[in-house]
Amino acid sequence: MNKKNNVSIKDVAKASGVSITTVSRIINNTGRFSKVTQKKVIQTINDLGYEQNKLAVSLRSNKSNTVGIMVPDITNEFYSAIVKKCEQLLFSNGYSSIICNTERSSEREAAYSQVLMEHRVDGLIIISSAIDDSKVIKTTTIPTVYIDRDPHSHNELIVSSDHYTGGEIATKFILNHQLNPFLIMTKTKTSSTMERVRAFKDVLKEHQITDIESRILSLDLTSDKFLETVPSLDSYLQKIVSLKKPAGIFGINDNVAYMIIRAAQRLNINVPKTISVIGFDGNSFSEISAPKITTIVQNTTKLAQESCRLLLQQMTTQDKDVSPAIIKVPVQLVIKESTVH
Amino acid sequence: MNKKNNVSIKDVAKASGVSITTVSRIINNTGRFSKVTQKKVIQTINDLGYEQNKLAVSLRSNKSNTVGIMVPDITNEFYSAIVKKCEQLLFSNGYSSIICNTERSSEREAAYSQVLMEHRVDGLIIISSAIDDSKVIKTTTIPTVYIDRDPHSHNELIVSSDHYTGGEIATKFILNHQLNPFLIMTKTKTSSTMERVRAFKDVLKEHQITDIESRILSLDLTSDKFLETVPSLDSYLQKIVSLKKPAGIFGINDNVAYMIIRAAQRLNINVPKTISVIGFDGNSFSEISAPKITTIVQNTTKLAQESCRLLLQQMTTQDKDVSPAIIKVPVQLVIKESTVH
DNA sequence: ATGAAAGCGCTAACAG
DNA sequence: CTGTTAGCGCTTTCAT
Repeated sequence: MNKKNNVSIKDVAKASGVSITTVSRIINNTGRFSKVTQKKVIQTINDLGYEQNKLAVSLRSNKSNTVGIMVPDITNEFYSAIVKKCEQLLFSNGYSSIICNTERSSEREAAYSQVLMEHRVDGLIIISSAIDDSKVIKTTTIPTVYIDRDPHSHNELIVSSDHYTGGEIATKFILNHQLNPFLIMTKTKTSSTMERVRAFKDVLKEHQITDIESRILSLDLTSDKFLETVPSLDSYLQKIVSLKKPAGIFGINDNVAYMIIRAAQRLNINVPKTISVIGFDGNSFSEISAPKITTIVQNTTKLAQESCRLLLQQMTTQDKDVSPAIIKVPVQLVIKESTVH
Repeated sequence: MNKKNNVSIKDVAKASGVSITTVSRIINNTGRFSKVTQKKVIQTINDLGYEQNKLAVSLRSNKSNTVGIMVPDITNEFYSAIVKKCEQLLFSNGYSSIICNTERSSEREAAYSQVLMEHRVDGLIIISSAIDDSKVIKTTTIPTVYIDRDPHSHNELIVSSDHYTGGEIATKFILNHQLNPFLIMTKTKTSSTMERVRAFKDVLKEHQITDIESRILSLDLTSDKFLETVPSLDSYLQKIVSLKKPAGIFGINDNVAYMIIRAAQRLNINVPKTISVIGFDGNSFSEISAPKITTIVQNTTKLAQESCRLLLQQMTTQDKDVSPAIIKVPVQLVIKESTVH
């Protein structure tokens, strides 16, 4: 029972009384065989339960039909949605995916990187790497696409949501509704969130608003505690309410937006009448929350599609006419219940 | 750039003036070489940037150091938690994981199964398969562990939470608090939920409660709509409230429990004063909800650990002293805010 | 302590 | 239309 199916092409050849080559041709349908031998061989393949050994094919062809996907945390809804879609797309193109959960640790990334190279993966999708000037990955020269990577490095293929435009949309929404604009963010600075913040500031500047820094609250949270009460948040909200002007708070992501709403409810502040809240991401928090959260939705499907398209293109092109690029995937404002209408 | 690292053991041998065999021995540290040659060879390995080709090793040794993980939906929190942990454990034991998102479709399972066999995976973890009397998997004879599989099949290794005991605990909790017991479930009958229901019924019987069937509401939901208003739920809750006795509702899982709480809030029914709600799973719904949901928590870490332990054991044992078994992983009642104290 | 050679399963010239 | 042969990169006898 504990044994692998070890029928080889040789066995098939012998059993059907033809040469190995002929069997190979029939398996790969590369022509140069007669209908009758084909039938005969296919018959014995079924009889013997032969299964092609991709390991041997890969070794011979120097192509593993395997890609590595590095992801910080697969239990994170945003990442898992991307991974799922990528895996799907790659599979339908004949590739199997090796998933690597890096936890944003450089050591783990390095270890995985090593293993993936040894397995001779044909390509790599790296989601939101911890590595900046990564020697680890840099030395490898296989086709690679980054998702949500800080583009300070040069000739790479990077796919990410258009965080800046998303930030603009959110901020303009607030301003267009005559709301007093605020931004609440977390201390962890990833390139994606910083883009959103930059947009917020830019739009405010355009509207001649000067006290920008005082309109930004930066929360110190670890991912575990984001649901807990944060005193600084409470007092900040109370300050905002005391201004007696309906406020529009841009939560840097849906989790933060959710937190703001919960805090407001605790403090008996009406959402959306007294404060409107707008999030970013479009994850299940925006859906689960009561009221549901108006948010800037990232298109995970599109992110995956673009990434896979670029990767497949690279993997199938021997010549290097695949020039480095940064692809911005559009985001979308979805209005729900947490903002004034 | 688009080329793989193609330094082979042969190149290393040539460059360091020894035989291939010696290099192999040094790489695998199988002895029979001198300190000096070792040093020399390791030096050239580094110089040339040699990386062992696992494809060739696998072909030669008939062992791929790769396992397949079949999962219905990786964006599902419960599954992704298990997958993450499994991947971790397997990686630290030298195995790479190929993730297969089956969507519970038999066709996809079959397709994946085929590919995994071709890749000569050393083992398989199958989470909650769609397949019952699967020929697909059955024909394969590689080490396999099932998670949450209906155990109507015989000589298999199955790991699952102790759903029955969990159901008992929940129901007894309700009864012990003198609450009027009800169960709200979904129409989709998986073996795990049916165990919970069975426990509910058994405990009620033990307590001489006769009108059991009328105490069970079966909701017809697809996964997309579970957050929507369900009229039948509303009227059922109102009926329960009209009985003027504090009720204890066992939601078949946290999503259902969450739905119940939302519905209650809509109907101005106090949770937990008028109705207590207890869920099952321990996913983020139980944490996000206000009030937080008292629930029976499944131990995903343990589920993963047991599965990997069994799989690794099978993979490393040539002799078949690994007898089929059904491992029940204990669940735990975690009391939060949705039940009377 | 080291090496030559066979072979894992397969594909691809090349030769009929 | 079919077969012979070499070789992908590696491990493993079997010699020396």
